[in-house]
Amino acid sequence: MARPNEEVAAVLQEYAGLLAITGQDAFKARAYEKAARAVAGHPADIGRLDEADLRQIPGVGRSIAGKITEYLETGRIPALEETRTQIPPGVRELVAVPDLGPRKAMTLHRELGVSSVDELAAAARAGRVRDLKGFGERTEAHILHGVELMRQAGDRILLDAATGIAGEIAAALREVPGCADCAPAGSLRRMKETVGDIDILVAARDPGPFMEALTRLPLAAETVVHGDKKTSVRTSAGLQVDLRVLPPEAWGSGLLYFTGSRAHNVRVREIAVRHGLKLSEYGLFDAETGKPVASAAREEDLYAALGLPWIPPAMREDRGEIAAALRGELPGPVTVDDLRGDLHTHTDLTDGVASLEDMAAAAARRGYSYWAVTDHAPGLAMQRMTDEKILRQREQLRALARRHRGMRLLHGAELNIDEHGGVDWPAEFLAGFDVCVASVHSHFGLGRREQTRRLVRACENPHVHIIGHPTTRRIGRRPGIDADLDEVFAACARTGTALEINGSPHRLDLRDEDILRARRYGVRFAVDSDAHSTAELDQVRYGVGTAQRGWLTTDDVINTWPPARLRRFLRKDRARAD
DNA sequence: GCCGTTTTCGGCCCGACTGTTTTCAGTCG
Repeated sequence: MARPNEEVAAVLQEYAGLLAITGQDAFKARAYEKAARAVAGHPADIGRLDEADLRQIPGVGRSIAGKITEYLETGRIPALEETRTQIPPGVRELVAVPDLGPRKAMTLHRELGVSSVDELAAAARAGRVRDLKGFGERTEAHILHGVELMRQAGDRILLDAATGIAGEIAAALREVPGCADCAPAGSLRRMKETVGDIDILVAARDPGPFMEALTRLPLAAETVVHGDKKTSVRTSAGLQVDLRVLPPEAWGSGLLYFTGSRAHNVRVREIAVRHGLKLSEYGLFDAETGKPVASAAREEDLYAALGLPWIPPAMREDRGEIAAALRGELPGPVTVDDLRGDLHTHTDLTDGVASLEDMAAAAARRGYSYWAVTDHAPGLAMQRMTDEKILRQREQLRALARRHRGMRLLHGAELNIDEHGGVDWPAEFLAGFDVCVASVHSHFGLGRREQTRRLVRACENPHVHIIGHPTTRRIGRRPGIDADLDEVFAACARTGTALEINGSPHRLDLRDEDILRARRYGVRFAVDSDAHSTAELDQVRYGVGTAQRGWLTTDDVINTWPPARLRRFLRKDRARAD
């Protein structure tokens, strides 16, 4: 059973959203939001905490602790259910449209009866939105554009959500007697940034019990297909889950086939055809006789039978991986185990939910050789950072270092790149940090030349080591800024500035195609979690998946390097001597 | 609704930007 923290956080978040829409005390809504974040990021399983323990979580007081207990015991919160009856479910979805907040969503519902994103799009297209008080033609156009953005992400879900659901299903299916193996395949296994449906593969003699088990899972709201070879269900959120069961001797060929991508499979099958063979999900066969020519139990053996090394799933996109493999030049991509540290994390000094001590301890538990805390700099006004606060944190960190002999504690900051490419602090002050990440958090609408210029200038700053989430896109919410990335890549290579691969599943920035391009310039990368809680340190797995999709090796990724080599890189001017 | 080496009441996450306004509401990071 998964930790209930996420489920409770979602319920609190929903309540916060409803309170905001109903126009109640904004501070109350914010209090629930804060509690939701704290619960999601709380290291302990809240299902094991009593009310007094719950109140120890920052942001959780008497009222919220009571509601959490109520929910854990009965699965319900009457106050929430009461509020739900006032707002149709579709209205809450409206705030997912960029530029639409709770107030406008409520106005649209009250004045036009809009209660879903589809109805909103229809009203905007019909020109009925522009006449509302506080709205206008431009707002109407923004709304349509926002809906379009959401549609582009389509019904696809983010990698972390897909990973969670697939993990839950796989765990349940592994409990079914006769299960020899079970794993997610498809775009999830390839670590694509979003996942359209979930493919699960099982190795077993008798498919029946697995098909049955899938349809009986609590999250299976509806059965779409129920057969011997394949069963599909849909979750209440509309996500389709496909289950295939194959005999154990076809596990490898099944995994290969259902992992895809389709384009990669076509290429592999072409090679088989050239060898007079036929590759399917059931194995590798002689095209003439139909006799199996290789063991199909493992992917490795099938690739080998075709003269290929095993190709990591994240690289199976028909982007030249097969040609590279045939030449013996396929890079061995970076793995989570290769990471020796994390260079972008936050604490509760700014918008994180865990203390410096807890974050350091969690990083140490991951076995890191080094770890950087990089809280927000003063330019992001809402975080209220000051020189005094960051210097006090530095002292705390230095003191804490005595408790972490095996892990080097680096003091850093996440600077804000202003519209001209400047950052928050002057050089003398920046020189006091061990590592500086610089990120864009404002002025998303500048023109291409200005955006390029500010990023290049940030690279040229000798105290900026890493450009954080370089395009600043939010998947399904906001496109990246319009900059000439090639010029930025060249500047990074020239100045010895690393580009971040931000592991937050909402960002995954840089994205895979841009990484492939950037590495040709000789750019180095940092795969970071951007964790705002101890649990989020694990987000590096999605960053690593993205790095693999960009063919990066340990040599490309600075936080796989031993401390001495990293230290040389952080002395920026001498980085190219490496 | 939460929280307290300035407070058990009165603060809380501030400032910029956008579009719709004619002084400001709403949204975002």
